[in-house]
Amino acid sequence: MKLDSPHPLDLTRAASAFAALGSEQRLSVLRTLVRAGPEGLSIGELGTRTGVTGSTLTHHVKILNSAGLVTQARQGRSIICAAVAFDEVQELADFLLTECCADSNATHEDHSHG
Amino acid sequence: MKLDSPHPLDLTRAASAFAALGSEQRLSVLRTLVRAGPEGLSIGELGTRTGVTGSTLTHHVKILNSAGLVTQARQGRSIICAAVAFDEVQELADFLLTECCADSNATHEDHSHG
DNA sequence: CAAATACTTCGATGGTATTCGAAATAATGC
DNA sequence: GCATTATTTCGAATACCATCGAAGTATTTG
Repeated sequence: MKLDSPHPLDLTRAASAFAALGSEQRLSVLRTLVRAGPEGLSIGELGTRTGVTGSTLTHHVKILNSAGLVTQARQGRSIICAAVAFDEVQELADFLLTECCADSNATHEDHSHG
Repeated sequence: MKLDSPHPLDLTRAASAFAALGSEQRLSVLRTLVRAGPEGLSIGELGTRTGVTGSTLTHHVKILNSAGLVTQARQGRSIICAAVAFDEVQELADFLLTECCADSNATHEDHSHG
């Protein structure tokens, strides 16, 4: 079933989420986190797996976090990162398919007729 | 079930497509084109509708074109732009849902693919 | 060819992103 | 408190992106 989101993506939010995904390194980080599952990974381990380390990784993770795609939580000396609940990503996919493919299979004759 | 795409998105292509979407103006341009349907719009008309004109619009359309999201074709004195066949966008959405939500859970049951 | 229209290229300018390394903060153990 | 480990902040260098306007190219018309 299709719920109406309480906060549908507007252009601004969508653009900023897409921008967060628009970096090969960040996409790689996100994918690594998703594959790591809900347990997440420490920044250090994430760096080891993606080849991005130190302040650069901090920077990218912060961007993914701001975009609502990744969470961070301290655990001991480490910061554990995890991909967010997937609603956010689902929403992005929906944005692509509805906003940008609105009439791919449903003919909506939108004549500005007035 | 899941079809194998003949040319699956790799990280590089996906990141560059997302980067193309990661601009409010470009997202707006793309949406305007999608809503205009397969007939497309001239650059001039596109400018009128989106508020982006001249060399700036040329620039953005070129980026969308490079990302494989928009086509351009000369028709008389005008250049007609149109959103691409939606496979490309569908693929992007799939990328989000499979690469980035591979093992999320059951929250997204089959959503699609006609 | 000249003029008009539609768009693009070029060059400059200002802004934002990426990356790095050194120093700073946070947590743990002695 | 001091050392160790883990991550972040800061500052600076560099690269990339967005925007503008003027000049250039392509197309149609006379």
